Parts: sequence; structure tokens; C-alpha cells
Amino acid sequence: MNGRLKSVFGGRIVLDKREDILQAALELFAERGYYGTAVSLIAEKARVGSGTIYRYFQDKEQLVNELYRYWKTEVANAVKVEYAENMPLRTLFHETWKRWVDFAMNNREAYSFLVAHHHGPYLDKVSMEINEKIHGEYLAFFEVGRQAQVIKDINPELIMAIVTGIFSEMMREYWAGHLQLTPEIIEQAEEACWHAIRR
Amino acid sequence: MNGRLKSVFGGRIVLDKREDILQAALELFAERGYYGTAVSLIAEKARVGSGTIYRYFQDKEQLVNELYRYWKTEVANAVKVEYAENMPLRTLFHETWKRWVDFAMNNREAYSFLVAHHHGPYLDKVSMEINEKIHGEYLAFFEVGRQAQVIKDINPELIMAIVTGIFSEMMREYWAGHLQLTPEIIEQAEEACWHAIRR
DNA sequence: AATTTCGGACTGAACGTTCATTCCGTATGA
DNA sequence: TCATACGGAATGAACGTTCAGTCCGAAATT
Repeated sequence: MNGRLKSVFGGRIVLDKREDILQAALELFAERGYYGTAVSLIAEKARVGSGTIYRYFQDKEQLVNELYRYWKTEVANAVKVEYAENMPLRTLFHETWKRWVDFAMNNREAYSFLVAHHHGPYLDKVSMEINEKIHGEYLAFFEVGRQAQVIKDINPELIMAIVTGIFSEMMREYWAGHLQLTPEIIEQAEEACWHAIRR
Repeated sequence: MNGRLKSVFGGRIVLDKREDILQAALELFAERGYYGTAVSLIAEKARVGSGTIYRYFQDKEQLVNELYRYWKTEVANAVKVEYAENMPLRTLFHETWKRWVDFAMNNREAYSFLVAHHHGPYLDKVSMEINEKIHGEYLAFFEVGRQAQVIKDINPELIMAIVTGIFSEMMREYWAGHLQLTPEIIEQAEEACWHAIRR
């Protein structure tokens, strides 16, 4: 996914144009949005002919969906914490928060892309199923916390909205240049978020 | 703004097509987005010829900006609380939260429109200045709370991100059909939000 | 009162542009 | 020689915008 990957084809080493296209599309979609990005622009940035894109992707819609699924899965894996026996939920939350911030700051384009396309009408059934699957996993986590009487006894969907709302708005303000994100401030945000959901 | 307003012209009562156009555009932009809405579609919904739109608005961009400014100001006025002497900040927050929810639920299209277009590249200088002005007023409120040691001693921009993040994500989940918004749940969300920002 | 003229709101076909997608000639390696 | 990869001009649909003409109430004229 870094545009310089190679693949072996018939014993020959070849630049993988498919990766170039995906990387160029990621950056352009994140910056300009789906409708604001012409296919010819993606081709130019990836240094391929526009026809070449259609050798690798059925159409523009399949391209954006492939990107979406890939990065959605990536971020889900990135925030996953290997669960240790008896780990307090507060600690689990802290670890997850940390990973989430790390991912967003180290993969700005991917994170921006995901946020901007999360509700796009061009997302297909498969992408939406992935969304719901991951959403469900997080819900289950909050349900556990509720049962353990650590988290407020309210609808887990609301808990979820609180956490994702705080996080995404924080990142948005950061990228808009209105808010610095020092380790101290990141911790303050985490603390505030926890205060919102803890019992 | 309800598409049935009338204006008097030369002693004669006439349907105000300008209002029809604004209302049609509001609904379509909210539902389909700016790029997803063809001008001809707005014309059809407003029952006017597409040329008529250009009698009232310079172009599509001016139309979306006019809508944005109007509703941004409307919501700002709608949530404003007449401040009574010695009113606790917690009460002020409660009143504001209530008004905000009321506005969003009673003006779904307008609220969705504002959220969806808040960062659109077609917003002009005037619209962005209105944004910053209103943003600044809210920041000042949180600054007062901080000085009074009622609200956490952290960057007001972060406080702001927390409150708007929770609210907008809550409304999103509501309109997606994932979350009911009973008075009880609305209060739980308000309470959680306050927990996040109180000292 | 009846008829004509006038102004401008209004329409929608037409225009030029942009875009996603296709097509085909060329290049490359087997 | 053949098959495949590739580039980019060509294609046609869709879009925002324009403009020549239509329509209609009001004013002017008879």
C-alpha cells in the first residue's frame, strides 16, 4: 500500500501499478472527496494511463470500495488490544485509545479517507457489512463494560456515539489546525471521554 | 422558508418561487449532497424551469451558500438562552442542550444539511466567517466556565470538540435508525456530555 | 369598455465543458 | 509470432449555465 510494492509476474519483477493506483486514489479521495476526484487525476498521480486503471478495477466505485474495505480492516486491526487476563476495562480503554490516536496520526490520509467516505452512497453492500461487523464488535465491548457495572447503564449505541463522536471531532479540529495534540491533551481527551461513559 | 410563502408584487399576490427553490434545494442537498444534486433536479422539485433558478441566484454555489448562512444563523439563534442572573452554568448547559435537540429533531433537513456541508469546498468567505463568529461565541462560553472552575481546565477547543462530537454522532445514529431518542436517552446523553467536560 | 402595447418573469432546448469509460494502436517479453 | 500490458485519444452521457422566445398582468390608447 505504499506505491512501491512489487509483484512477480511470470518470473519477472514488475512495478505493481495496482498499488500505485490505490495509493494515488487514497490521497486524492481523502483530500478532494470522491466526486471531486476525476479518474484522470488518479491516473496522472499514479503515473499510468487512465485506461490502465480499468485493467485493475471494474470502475471508480469498485476502486473506492476496495480502498474503504482495506483501510477499515486495517484500522480495526490496529486498535485491537491483545487481552490479558484480569486487565481492567479502564486499561483496555486506554490502550485502545492510544492505538487509535497513533493510527490516525500516522495514517492521516487513510483516516481522513475513512471519515469522509463513511456515509458515501457509493459504498456497496460488502463495505457496509464490514462496517456493521466492526461496529458490532465495539458494541460488544461496551456491553461487557456495562454488565461489569464499570460503564454507564445506557444504550451501548449511545456509548459508541459518545466515544466516536469525541474522537472524530478531536481529530478534525487537530487537522483543521485549531487544536494541538500533545500527549497531555490526548490524555485529557481520553480522560474526559472516560468520564462521559464510566458509571 | 416553507415553500408556500407569498410576496406582494404590484398589489398582486404571487407565489414566491425563490422560497420554493430554497426549500427544494435544502431537501435535495441534505439528502443527496451538493455534487449529487443536479440543478435540473432542484428545478423539477421546485416546479420551476431550471433557468428560473438563475434569476434568483448567481449560480449553484451562491445557492448553497445562501442556504448555509440562513440555517447556520437560525440554529445559532434557536439554541440561544436568555441569560438570567445567577443562573448556574449547568442549567445554562441543560437549556442549550434541550434547544439544540429540539432544533435538530424539528428541522431534520436543515440540520442534516448543515452537518453535511460544514466542510464543503464550495463554502465561500462569508459563510466561513459566520462559522468562525458563531464558533467563537461558544468558545467564550466554555472559557467562562473554565474561569469559574466549573469546567475542566483544558483547551476550550477540546471542550468544544467533545460537545459537538457527542451531539452530532448521537443525531447521526438516531437518523440512521440505530438509536432511539426518548427524553430519557436525551437526558442520559446530556448527563454524559456534562460528565466529560465538568471539572 | 375594448383593444393594443409593454415589461419582465419565466421556460426549457441548446451549448460548451467535464467526466467516467471504452477502444485501439503500440510496446514488450515469451 | 503471439499474448498481454499499457497509454491516451475517442466517445457519449451528464452537468451547470445561457438565451431566444413565450406568456401574462398592467398600463396606455382608442
